[in-house]
Amino acid sequence: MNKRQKSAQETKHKLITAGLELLKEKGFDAINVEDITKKAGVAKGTFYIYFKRKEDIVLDISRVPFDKIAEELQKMEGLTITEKLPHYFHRFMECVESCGINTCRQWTRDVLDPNNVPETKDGQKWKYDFEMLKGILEDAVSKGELKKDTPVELLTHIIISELYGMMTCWCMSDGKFEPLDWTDRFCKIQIDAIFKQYIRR
Amino acid sequence: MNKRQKSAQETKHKLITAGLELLKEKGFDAINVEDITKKAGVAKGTFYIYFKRKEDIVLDISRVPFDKIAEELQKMEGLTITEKLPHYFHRFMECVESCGINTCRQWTRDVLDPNNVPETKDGQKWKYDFEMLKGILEDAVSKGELKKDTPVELLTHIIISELYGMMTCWCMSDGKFEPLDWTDRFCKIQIDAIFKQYIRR
DNA sequence: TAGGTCATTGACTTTTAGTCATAAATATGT
DNA sequence: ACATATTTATGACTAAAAGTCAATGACCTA
Repeated sequence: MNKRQKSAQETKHKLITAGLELLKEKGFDAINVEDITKKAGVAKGTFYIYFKRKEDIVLDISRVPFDKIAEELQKMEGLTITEKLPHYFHRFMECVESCGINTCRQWTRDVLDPNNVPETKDGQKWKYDFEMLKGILEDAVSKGELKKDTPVELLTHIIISELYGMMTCWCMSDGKFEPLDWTDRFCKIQIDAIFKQYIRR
Repeated sequence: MNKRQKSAQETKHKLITAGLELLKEKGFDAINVEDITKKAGVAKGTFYIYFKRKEDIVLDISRVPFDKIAEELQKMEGLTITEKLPHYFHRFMECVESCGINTCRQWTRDVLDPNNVPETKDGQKWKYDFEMLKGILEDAVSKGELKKDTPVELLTHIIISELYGMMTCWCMSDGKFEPLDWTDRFCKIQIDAIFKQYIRR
């Protein structure tokens, strides 16, 4: 990597860091592009070199932690599906908590609308999550852990729905309850239920 | 009601109708206040007599159908909690579908942030939904249908989480799947699971 | 070292949310 | 019936912020 590429990478990183801090602090609607660039120590125009629109930075802000846990999930060996998922849910909500409520609000807003997201492969993040989870389920089917007739697509949708439901619910309540305690109790009730009838014993 | 009040009501109604049509068609970010007022046949300033901010109209657009089903739920007599809720979920998703995906997107966005909502009692809509659902559960406990040690608050949060999760998931997928079919299958799996351990047999 | 490339800049344009003085219509009191 | 108060409606205006772009200079390559 030459000096230029390195400097470009640094600039983008400065913008993401500044963006995350401000997002946590004030929420997306309360900050403007100039706030971010000032905090990052660059000019306003620079922002638009790295992000097509103001909203696009949110994706980059949240991508790192969420990608990490997706990777973790895929690497978990020797665990059953009903062991893997509560762990994933827990880690997901850890990310949610560490990104802060305002970041999650904006993230959910972006995720709600596939058209409202840049056309890069990163923009398809939730589809990636979907495919990743679907893969985990298909894997469980092929290992014989789940029955052959398991409706994989449906269950994946349900799991995605549970994840975003938890996050939305936490945001709605303005972060009033402990997300991790709650998630764990939630999982205890839900995960087994989802898979109960499809597990081969 | 005198002539003035009647005309004011009509004007507000015209704005809500125009707003709903445009919201369904294009989505919240793609329309501006002048689009709405033009379609309603009034001046731009008129909008701000009835709504403090652009976002506030979404609440009024969705309030009518959702209030109706909340009322229905409270009136259902002689049904158990595990019969009432699937019906409510189904009706909820019917509303979601009839309001259109773009309206739901914006509605979810508003609901995500309690601070981003007018200070009227209507603004507390989701809290109202929460209290209403909680009441239904408490009722089931007092009738002896659910055990005395049922964690009512937790279950209410889970139900709210399921509702918004379903809606979010549907919006994310850009309305690709049939929300009603899906909801019914979803309910079949989830509702019994949620209550299973708390039901007195 | 020359000529091309690319990251950076910040003044500028454009868009749109939200305001407010003014006017018109309606209600109320005498 | 008239005068005065109140409410609804208007649209030109202001303010704020998103997004653009021609100019600049640092860096790369041959």
